[in-house]
Amino acid sequence: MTSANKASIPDQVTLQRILKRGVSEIIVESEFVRLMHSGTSLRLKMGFDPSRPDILLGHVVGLRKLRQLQELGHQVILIVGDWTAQIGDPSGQSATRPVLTHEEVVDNAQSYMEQFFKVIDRERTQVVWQSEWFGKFSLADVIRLTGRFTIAQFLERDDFARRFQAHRPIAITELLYPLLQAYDSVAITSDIEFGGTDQKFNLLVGREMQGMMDQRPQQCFLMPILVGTDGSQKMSKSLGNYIGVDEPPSTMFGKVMSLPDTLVMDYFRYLTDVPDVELEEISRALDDSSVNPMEFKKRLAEDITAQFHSPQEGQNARSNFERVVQGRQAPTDEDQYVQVPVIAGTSTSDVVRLAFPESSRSQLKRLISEGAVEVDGAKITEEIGHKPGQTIKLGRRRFIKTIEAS
RNA sequence: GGAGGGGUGGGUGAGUGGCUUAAACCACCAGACUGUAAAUCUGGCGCCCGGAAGGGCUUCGUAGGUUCGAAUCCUACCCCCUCCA
Repeated sequence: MTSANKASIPDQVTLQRILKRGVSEIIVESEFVRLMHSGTSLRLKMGFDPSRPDILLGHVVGLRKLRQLQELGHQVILIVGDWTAQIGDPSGQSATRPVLTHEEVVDNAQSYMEQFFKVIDRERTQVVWQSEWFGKFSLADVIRLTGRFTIAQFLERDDFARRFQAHRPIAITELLYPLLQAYDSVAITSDIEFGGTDQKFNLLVGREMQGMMDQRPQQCFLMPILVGTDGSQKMSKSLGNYIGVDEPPSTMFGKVMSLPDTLVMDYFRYLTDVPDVELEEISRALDDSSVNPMEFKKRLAEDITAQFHSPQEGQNARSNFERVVQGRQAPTDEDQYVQVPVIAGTSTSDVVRLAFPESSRSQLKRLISEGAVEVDGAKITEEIGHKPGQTIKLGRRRFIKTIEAS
């Protein structure tokens, strides 16, 4: 491993930004700083679980960190967790997961990477699969791995401790998860591993295991947990409080706007490059209510949308929001509409069902009686017959355009 | 091997024969307000027929059964968890 790769040494300002902004804890910080000054290219470990291929803003907090370090010349090693995916992350509630076929894993990895490289520099990334080393593992290897750790050590982890005390189940395989993840660090000779604060235990096991295998223990870079759009829980897909990197601009923008005002600062800090001085100004303005928080949220929403799409689309999303949500006008953007072919007289419920197959007629009736359905700008009070060329508005943000049936 | 607890709507979780399409809370949807998809307030929140009034069907792990009537009782089965050893 005498990689001749060099990395540049960050100046004081850059270093501070790396150390402080969007970081919860660095173990060991002094060691990390020393490595930064060494001028060698470091191996940054990042793993992902191919059973969850979507990248959410919560993950982006860490990815941005990786990116910053890449800019200095460090190397990202992305691990496809095709083995650990079968176990399930213990920090989740349920232990069991459907086992994915190899094909599904490949597909998921593919779609993960498409999103991954929206933030990460592809040129300075190496992709490896867990099966490259675990595929060769024998039972003897597994026993050797497990033999080095004790239950007591694992009960240190607060997730396990809590469940144990509450007499709630802990699957044996869950205990294996941190071990496999830790061995990954050995397999790729990781210098630094990244994860949310809820990953702390797993990352520390990695450190420890590397030490046991006579490697230099990795440094652990812990990111704060991003609270989701509900304003109270960790952003996650299953809770539905997420914003995905892959979502269309208007959705992304809108979801940011739906954040509780209290979360705005966190998002600015963790997910944008808005300079610290400006952040302070924003924070102050929010505190003394001198500016409508909406204004900052729009800026945030545009910034984020621009990052994952383009500055132009960020702007479009903003004007779309102002027009559609604030102005209650029909959107100008064609792809905000679901197109439905009709013949003269097609009923409202048929049209809606074609546009949104999961909706029911009962739902539509409720919407109508709530005054939430408009046809060409006029509220309707009962179902009507439609013809091509009409615009139907369902609630605040669903639009249908009827077209000629071919 | 022994003892015990439990499976209810998207989630948490109440309900132990009719008042139950099933409390409450969360999430979600809509309306009002605020020129925020924030907050707040109000309402809604199984499906189908009907313009409406109303009607029908379906739902509490699965399958049967008892009963005029069952999420609630009985039987069998499946699944989950805890404790002791």
